[in-house]
Amino acid sequence: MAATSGGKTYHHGDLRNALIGAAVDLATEGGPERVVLREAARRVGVSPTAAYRHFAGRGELLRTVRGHARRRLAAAMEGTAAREPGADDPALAAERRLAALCRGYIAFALEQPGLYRAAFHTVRPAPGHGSAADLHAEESECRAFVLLGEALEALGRFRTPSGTVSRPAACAAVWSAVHGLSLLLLDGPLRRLPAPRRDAVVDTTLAMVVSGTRGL
Amino acid sequence: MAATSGGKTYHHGDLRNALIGAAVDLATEGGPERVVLREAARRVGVSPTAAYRHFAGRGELLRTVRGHARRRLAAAMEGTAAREPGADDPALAAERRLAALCRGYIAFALEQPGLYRAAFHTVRPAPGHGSAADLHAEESECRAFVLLGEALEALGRFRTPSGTVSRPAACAAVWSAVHGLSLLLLDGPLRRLPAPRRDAVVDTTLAMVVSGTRGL
DNA sequence: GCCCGATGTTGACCGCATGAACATTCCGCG
DNA sequence: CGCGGAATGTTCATGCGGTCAACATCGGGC
Repeated sequence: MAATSGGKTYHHGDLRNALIGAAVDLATEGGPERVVLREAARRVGVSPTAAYRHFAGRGELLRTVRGHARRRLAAAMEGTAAREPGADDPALAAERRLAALCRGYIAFALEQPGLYRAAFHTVRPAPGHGSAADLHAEESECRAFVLLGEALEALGRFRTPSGTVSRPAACAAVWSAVHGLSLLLLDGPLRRLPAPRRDAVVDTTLAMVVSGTRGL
Repeated sequence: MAATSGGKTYHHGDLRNALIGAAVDLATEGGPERVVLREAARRVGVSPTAAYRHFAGRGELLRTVRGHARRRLAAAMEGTAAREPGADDPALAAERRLAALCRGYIAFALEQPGLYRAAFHTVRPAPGHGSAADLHAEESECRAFVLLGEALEALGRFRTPSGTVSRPAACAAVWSAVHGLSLLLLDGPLRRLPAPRRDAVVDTTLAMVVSGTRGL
């Protein structure tokens, strides 16, 4: 029986994906805290514990949603960067691309606050569970980071009075700025900032990043 | 009866503060999610619902803890800045103070992850409750922000190719960087970074901030 | 000295995560 | 084709947490 057919069947046929979809919706609506097994099951029309046939528990569902959210974020960044006009000077083009990626990042956070929060929500396993290595591998999957890294690479200039700055470190610095800004605007004390001021803050932060990156 | 006397009495005498203390401990141990009314009551040796005589609910307790955490954060920043040697050049001194405040900020986040997370945890009221104005007033109380602002003021230079950058916006930019970095290192994908690399990332970010601020 | 209000306590209800035991269905093997 | 085990759902039960209402106790002002 196909999930697409209307008839109710004992076996859903695509429960896993249906649950993921519902969970993503929940995250979109209210962030990771709102991702609740029972509610997802309810929306899919299945009993509360059915999810355990497909996920180890709420944590795993949440991690799946997180992966989804991270992919959406990266896609948003690339979309914004793709719409950015190029430049003759390759250095200028690289700088523009970096700024565009950052703008895309922040725009995604502001437009999809729930998903954005889910993208970086840390799922704490009950103490004593889960192999650190497994988690680590999965953790690293964050294309947003890679995109920023590539843009910085293209920029290719990392000097400092005291020696050389590694590109990953520079990448982390840039990421820190956009991530922090996003959270402050979303959840933090800069929430409720009227839109024009908010844009000014974004512009200033981006200016700091670009200028600061120039100086590294 | 004093809270200090050993005898058990029906009335605690200082329940509110005792609960706050327990809640702060909980936040210190496991962040805002771990701040649980029942557990706080348990630790204080009181029935689960006693807290409702002093707090509207978990949300209010959490907000109280948040205020406490924010104060601790600001104190840590000031402490670090106070230990920073001055400089003859006032501009240099100002720059150093700014960097020191940022370092203090990040150090606090790394040393007190639970409290730090609690300091910026957003308590979502059930939809339809709470006057926005009240919350707003309380929201703004974040001395960390003020400290950064003052340091920037002392720096006193905000120019950009396209005009003038407001000091609050610059402040937000700096804050974004340190806040984002703290979260990435604490909870985010940069968790588990070995200490030396972590320090490198912190240094790089601070360099970006200082250099970037210079360029504003 | 008594009474009211502040402060705690009990008991109850609801939602959630999760595990165990049971039911239904699907599918490959004979 | 038919059957039996593996998948996949369901029901039942436990435990935790937030919160409300009704009841108990204490403390201080009259």
